[in-house]
Amino acid sequence: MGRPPCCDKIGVKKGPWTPEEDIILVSYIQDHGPGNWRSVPTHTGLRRCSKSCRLRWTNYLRPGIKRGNFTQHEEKMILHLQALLGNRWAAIASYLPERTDNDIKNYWNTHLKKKLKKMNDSCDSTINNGVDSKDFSSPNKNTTSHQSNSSSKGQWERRLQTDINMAKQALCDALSLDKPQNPTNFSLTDLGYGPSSSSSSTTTTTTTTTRNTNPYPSGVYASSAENIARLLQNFMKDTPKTSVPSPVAATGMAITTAASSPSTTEGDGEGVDHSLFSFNSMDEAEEKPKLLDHDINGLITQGSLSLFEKWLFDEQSHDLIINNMSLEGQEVLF
DNA sequence: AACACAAGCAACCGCCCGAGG
DNA sequence: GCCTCGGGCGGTTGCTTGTGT
Repeated sequence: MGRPPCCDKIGVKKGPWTPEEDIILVSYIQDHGPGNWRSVPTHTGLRRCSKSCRLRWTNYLRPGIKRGNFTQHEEKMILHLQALLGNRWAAIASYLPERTDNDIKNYWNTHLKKKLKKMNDSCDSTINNGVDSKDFSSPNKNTTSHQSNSSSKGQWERRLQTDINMAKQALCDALSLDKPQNPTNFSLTDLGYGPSSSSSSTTTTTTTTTRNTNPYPSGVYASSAENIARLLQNFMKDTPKTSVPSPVAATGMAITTAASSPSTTEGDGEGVDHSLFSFNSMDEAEEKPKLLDHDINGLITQGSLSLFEKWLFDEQSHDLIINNMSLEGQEVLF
């Protein structure tokens, strides 16, 4: 007895989005900001389900999305967070602000799962003491499904809990000494939209600056230059011969920086100069805190994540946890 | 060169949850 | 308290692209 579909299926277009549709959607969101997706199809004339619009935005058009290969550090992060949070891809994605949950999910399913399975197989062959084969496809049902048995699971959980508690304590201490910035007082400059957009540190520190729920000041979305440029390039690629009437001009979208986007081809977003295109903060603002586990949430709601993040991002912590995740004594994956 | 198969990824589907009436 | 609705999430599908034969 499911709910009725979010929109009338009749006349709703499905399948891949066209560049024209992308531009319409981006233009609309530029003016109105994301949200109220229900109204997007009616206001834009897009024959798309509201969900489809939202997904297209969050997974592809949203500013600050990095595409292309995952770095080893990102892989580690995913492995670590997946072990910690299970298949809560949105929560995991909140710690990789340049990646979407869909990307991470796909990457997990296509790459990391295989790696883990391979690792598991080799482990089985070396240990070979009756360890059950693990189901890596549904770790969420048992968040610690990577554990070989209950004892190592318990050990791992205890150590993890200890680490969290230590981080919490340290954070509380730090907060009691140093008054954190008022999180509601961010300016656009703080978020990387201001004129002095030299905030090259957005990639690694955004989670601390995005706890506020920024209501998307108008004009911000015009700066989604990278993605807009990408779709425009695809658009031009798709229609290379004809002189395309500029849909950008038609929609009044100001993307003057798009042409200067240093890397606009599909898949090489890693070369993007994020000092020029630092949009991550805004996007995170809408998706961060509620997704996290209680302990993590506790840290977040206290207004700072720096210590926790330091712990989270710390390579040694990764190795420690991954080591403990893995069967005892097993080599770390990377 | 043509075909088959595998891998990668964008998009869809259905369920769940919180907000609001 | 119940119901409806919008939005979010994870799982899955199916198309596209790459690779091997």
